[in-house]
Amino acid sequence: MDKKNKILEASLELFGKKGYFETDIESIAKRADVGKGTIYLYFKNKKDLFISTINYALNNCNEEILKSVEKVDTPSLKVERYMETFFNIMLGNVSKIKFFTMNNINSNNQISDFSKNIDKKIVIKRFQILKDIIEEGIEKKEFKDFNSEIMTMMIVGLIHMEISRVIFFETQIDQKRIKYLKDNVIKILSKE
Amino acid sequence: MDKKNKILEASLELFGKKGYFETDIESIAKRADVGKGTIYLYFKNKKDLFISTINYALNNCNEEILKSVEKVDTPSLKVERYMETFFNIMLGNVSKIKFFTMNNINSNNQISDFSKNIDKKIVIKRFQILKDIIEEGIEKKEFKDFNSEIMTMMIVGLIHMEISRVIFFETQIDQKRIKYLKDNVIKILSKE
Amino acid sequence: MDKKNKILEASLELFGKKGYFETDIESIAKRADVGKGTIYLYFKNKKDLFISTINYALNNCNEEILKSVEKVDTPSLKVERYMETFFNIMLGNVSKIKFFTMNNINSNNQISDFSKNIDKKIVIKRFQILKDIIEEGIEKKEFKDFNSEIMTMMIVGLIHMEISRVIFFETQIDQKRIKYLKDNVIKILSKE
Amino acid sequence: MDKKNKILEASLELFGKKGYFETDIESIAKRADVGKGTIYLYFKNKKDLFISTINYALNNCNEEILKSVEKVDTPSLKVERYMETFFNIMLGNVSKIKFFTMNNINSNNQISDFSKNIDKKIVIKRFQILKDIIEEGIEKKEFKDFNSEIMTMMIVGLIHMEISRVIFFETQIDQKRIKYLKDNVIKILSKE
DNA sequence: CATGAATGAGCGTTCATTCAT
DNA sequence: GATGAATGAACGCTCATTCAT
Repeated sequence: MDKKNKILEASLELFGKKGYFETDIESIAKRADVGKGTIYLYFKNKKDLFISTINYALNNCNEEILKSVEKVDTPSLKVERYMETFFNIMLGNVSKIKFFTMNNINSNNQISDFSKNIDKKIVIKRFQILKDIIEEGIEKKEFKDFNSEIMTMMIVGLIHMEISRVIFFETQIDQKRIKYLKDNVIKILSKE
Repeated sequence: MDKKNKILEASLELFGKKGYFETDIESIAKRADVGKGTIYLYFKNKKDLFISTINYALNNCNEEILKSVEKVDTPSLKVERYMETFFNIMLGNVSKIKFFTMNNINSNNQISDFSKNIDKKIVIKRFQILKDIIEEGIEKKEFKDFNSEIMTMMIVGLIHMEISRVIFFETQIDQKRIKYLKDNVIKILSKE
Repeated sequence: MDKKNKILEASLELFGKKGYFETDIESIAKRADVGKGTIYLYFKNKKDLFISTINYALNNCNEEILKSVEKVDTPSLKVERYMETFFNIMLGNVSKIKFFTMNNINSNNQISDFSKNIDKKIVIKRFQILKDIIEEGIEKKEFKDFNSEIMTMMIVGLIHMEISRVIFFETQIDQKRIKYLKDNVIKILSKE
Repeated sequence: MDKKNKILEASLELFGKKGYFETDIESIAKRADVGKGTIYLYFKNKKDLFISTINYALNNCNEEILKSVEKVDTPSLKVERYMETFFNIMLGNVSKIKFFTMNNINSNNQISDFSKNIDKKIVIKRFQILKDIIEEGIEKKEFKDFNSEIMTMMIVGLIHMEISRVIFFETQIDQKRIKYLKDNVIKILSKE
């Protein structure tokens, strides 16, 4: 792995675990096993590194989700896979949780600064994947004819709420709970 | 207004606008028109002030929502009022937006520290208000028999997604958009 | 006891225990059971209070020593009483220790400021009491004909060294140790 | 001179002149001609710097005294050299005075904290040098058979008293005064 | 390319002092 | 006289960024 990627992986872990402001460059350098100055060879400054890290993480996640949903056929199964993969990425890699809630971004007066630099296409893509599935389900008469945009936002919103709940109440999210969430979403979506 | 409340209002505005780490005590003091030292007469330290501010904001919001939904009769209208009030609080007071997304809380490695001190009852209350409405609607056969917990999380999640969208894409949220969201939620909930 | 004396007693205890800079006006006010503002009715500022406290303490000490040495007849017994009383004041009132070592005074760039205001006569008096005793002993041929000024400084110096030793090494000073010190001083002073 | 030593020298001067609490890190940095942050590369915090400075100063002083007493032969001359060097270090370097009186240490409620960290061996060494000389003098029948521990404390105590006197009364200490003190001490010590 | 020693702006917090009651 | 709420100057320490090697 080249130095740039080592830095991104270290950033992902540390920004994810401790947030933007409580992560310092020195600890990223140490974790990535490079010199502090080296980071500034690949990234303009801390903010640039942060944004790059988010894009890197979101991209990885989208790819994983896409690969997962492609393995099944029906829209229902695809929705289940979408939710499942989303949760599992988080279960397996706590450090990534934060990036999917946009928390770090907002807790900053340079919202627009950050927003301008985060690749909007990647975020949109994450929604689009689910929206496409839902529209396919509606077309195939497998899902009720709900507004697909709204339904997408509600499902992604549900996932975010669940993550917030887990963090906030310090509970656990297990496979049983994931199944419970999936089943109810499918029930809401499905005709009959 | 006494000094303590002036400080809380200033904190609400600044923490809301700029987040925990980029808001400094001095600017809160200036905005509240009190001395920097005065803040420390009423709050133990910055974190204590932050947590107090969140509790203060969430409480205010819950009260406003409750008052609003009590004015109408049917569950459908109540859901609409809930969403509407939620959005309007934010439209009218951008500074409060952040607190409802828990963003500030998470962007910190002391998540549990903060979480422990935020009055969980207030957060739960916000969900409970909507859950009660939905269960009333189901009982009265006005709403479909969906899982009320999941449906609550999905609707609150939808609101959060919309707020994130507005912040992230720097768009506007107007009454037309709010109506669009409400109508679609009601359509999803309603029998027939 | 009037308020001024209550404040002086509280100051003596706290300045003695914690030193000038780590003692705050608020805690003195609390200990003296008066309002913080009240202190400023009787003393111009913190420094003035400190100096007044030192003078108060040194005066008390001189009086106690004088009373004690007057009770015995021979110079040897008087020297013993001087040393003994000095140590016992400290044993019985740890808080006073500091003032006799001038420590607090020196740890300040306003040495001269402080020095100018501490009643030099009181400090001189403390030495003079012992010097008079030694000169009496020499005159009465009880003591060797050493320089009385030097011998006085050496004995007071010995006491200070012992106090420093006790504080620094956190040991105890007991009656046996005091007897040991006295006996050796008398041996040094005495003819035969 | 490397940065660490430049910082120690600046600390020695400023802590010595103004005491622990009235010396601020910024002024040490300025005097040492380094950045404020640089100090924290070499010392954990202000207290650590202070303790390191004391140990540094005491060590230097011990070495200077040792070198000086070794140049002469008889115990009497060695005692004179000890006193002389002690005073001259202070005459030539006012800033060091304070450290030899332990003043700074005591003016703090964290006495034990500080005491624990100051190298006791260095302080003991300073006494031991003189005690060894006195015992040598006694053995060689040059000095009276006084208790060497007490005599050591009295002579070091005398030096401290003289220093305190100089600081307190803002007088001068000149070679004539030093000779006067030495002569009288030798007279007290000597047989015949 | 890579490093890490050096920097100094910036911030949370304390506390002596004031003054309206 | 007596009070204590209010103030803001001052200081220890952190950390993003630079630059000589």
